[in-house]
Amino acid sequence: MENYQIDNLDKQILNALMANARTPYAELAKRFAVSAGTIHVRIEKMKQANIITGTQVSINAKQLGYDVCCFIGINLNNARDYPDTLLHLKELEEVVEAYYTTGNYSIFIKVMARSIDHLQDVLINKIQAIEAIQSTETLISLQNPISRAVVP
Amino acid sequence: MENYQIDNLDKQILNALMANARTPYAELAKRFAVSAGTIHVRIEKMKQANIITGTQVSINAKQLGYDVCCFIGINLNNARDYPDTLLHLKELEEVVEAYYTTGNYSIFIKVMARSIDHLQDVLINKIQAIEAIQSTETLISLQNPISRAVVP
DNA sequence: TATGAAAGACCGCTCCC
DNA sequence: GGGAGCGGTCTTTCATA
Repeated sequence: MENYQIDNLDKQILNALMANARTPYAELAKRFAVSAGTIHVRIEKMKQANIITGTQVSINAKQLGYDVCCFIGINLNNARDYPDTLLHLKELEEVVEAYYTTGNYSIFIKVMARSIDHLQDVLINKIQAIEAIQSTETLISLQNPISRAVVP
Repeated sequence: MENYQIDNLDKQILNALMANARTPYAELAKRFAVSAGTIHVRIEKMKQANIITGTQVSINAKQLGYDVCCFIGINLNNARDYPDTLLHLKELEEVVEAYYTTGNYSIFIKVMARSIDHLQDVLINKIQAIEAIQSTETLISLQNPISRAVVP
């Protein structure tokens, strides 16, 4: 369940599945010159080892009307307000990622919004409305030129 | 190919597929009280409309030995160095995301590393070695309590 | 035009080698 | 790790409203 040292074949399978989770086993088998049964065993092992945690469709947020992507660094009045602030942030569907960080900010979040107006509304009326938040800094993303997973 | 206004059923399908891209059509059909054919038609349309762009497995970076996640804000000597710097960053497999941003930093990147030592090596010997980079600020993520997609 | 039902092809799972 | 058969799923087609 815990540890499994992956080998080269596993890496190749992972890379293929990260590009397309529905690649047929037979195709993977052909591509890597092994049998489909082997592919199945390897994938099953990686699922057991919690390396593969699931599958998901990639969706294009822009096509759904979410044009604006930004990061917001949050400073709290007190570090102990963290759990409570997190609960508030979780309720905001525009907040898609949150990180508890060392450095300039206490919490660092990624926000997706439909427009600059929408972002402004979220920032002022929802995020900055949270009492524990002392100040915020916004970084608007104009472009996302790199987006990939770790290479095993 | 371009625009397609999604309805409530599409949203439900999307949400289900974001949790599990391999959910059988028959199960979606049962869950949403329509036929499997309808599910198929809707998914096909969303693919055509470029809303669904693909499928991918979710992998657990920690199980692959990548324990450290951090964000690095980069300041450039000159804004015009951006394209060149990006090319350098692309070559570093530890750099998994990059954003061109307005605000405090020119470029904002997400880095995955195997350890603090590894991160230090990447930061000093690879990132700060890029000539166009003037200064960097590192935010180490201790926790990632929210990670989800936009809700359509 | 979109839905619903059925048939065929394909894929993944399991067993045995 | 490789190969074959079974069961299930996806895709396609056609009829219908």
